[in-house]
Amino acid sequence: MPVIEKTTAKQKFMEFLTKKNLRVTSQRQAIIDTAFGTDEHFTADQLLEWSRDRDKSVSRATVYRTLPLLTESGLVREMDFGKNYKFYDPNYAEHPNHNHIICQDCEKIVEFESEKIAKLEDEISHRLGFSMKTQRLQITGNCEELKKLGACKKKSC
Amino acid sequence: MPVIEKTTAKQKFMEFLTKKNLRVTSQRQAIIDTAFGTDEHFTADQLLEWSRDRDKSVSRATVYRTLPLLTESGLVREMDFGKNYKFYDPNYAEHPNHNHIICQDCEKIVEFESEKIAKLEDEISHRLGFSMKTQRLQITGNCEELKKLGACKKKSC
DNA sequence: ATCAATGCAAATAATTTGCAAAAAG
DNA sequence: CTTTTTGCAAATTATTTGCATTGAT
Repeated sequence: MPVIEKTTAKQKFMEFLTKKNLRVTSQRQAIIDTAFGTDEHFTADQLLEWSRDRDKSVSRATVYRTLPLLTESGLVREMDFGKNYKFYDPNYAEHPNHNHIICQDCEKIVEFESEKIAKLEDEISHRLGFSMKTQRLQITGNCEELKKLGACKKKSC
Repeated sequence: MPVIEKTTAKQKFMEFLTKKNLRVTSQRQAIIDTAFGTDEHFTADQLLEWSRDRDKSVSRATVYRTLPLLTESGLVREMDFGKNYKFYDPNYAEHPNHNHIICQDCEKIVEFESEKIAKLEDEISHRLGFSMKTQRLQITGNCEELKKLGACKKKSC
């Protein structure tokens, strides 16, 4: 994905901080650079580790205190894939209606968008008396390699 | 919903236990009766409390050891609504493709099914190289009462 | 009898928080 | 300077687990 978009997400978050009279500390800088410097979903623990590569002084507490700000800004989305820890998705601002399909075995995650599904969701919500705000759709399945071989090699299918 | 279906779900689980050479203890009985005696989603904590109304000897450990059996049997589904604890849905066997819409404010949950969405999910999965196994779709929104009044009364909208 | 299942209490593990010191504005 | 933010370590909370005992088959 083009770097320009990521720069924008970072800038948007800076504006979000300023608007809320929150300070741009070096630790927050490192965390923001990390979060918006990847396309991947990450965990709090990974965000800490990678942020520390940029700034040794980043602590676990600060990561956990920054994550709610990231999600509150709407630029990062908290995801639950049934683990006992959460994942965070930094591609949310650009693709607010994207969905996930996860291989049951190798845990490969693919993102996709569907206009048709989004439209149906909106219709159904109205019919049930709700106005839709957000949606999350997760499909689990087996990827092709798994189907052919009976089991897929972790990290490779 | 008709009582007959619930009896069936309970019986299916008993068969599941027997097939796996697992024993039908009085504690498991109480937990099973509770789980399949409600239409509501419940938490581990609620399952413990309600099961204890039937059998004082049910312990928290046994509830936590029984829940994986319930989900493994396919009769109960683990749900994540973004809280730090999980919900369990006992209506899964009868409606394996049902979805949830949750009011952001009062946390009212409505279930629904959609053939069209299910079909689209299956198509997209194939196109992406997966064979679909399960899906979960959660929509969050505001319910009518909220829209009209600006805020909905908890438990009542 | 045998071996799975239980309750209890201690252990985990992710996340949260109180507080005194450090740093942004 | 003032107020926010930080790191640290202790606290919290849902869930898991070791172990001696109980109970289903």
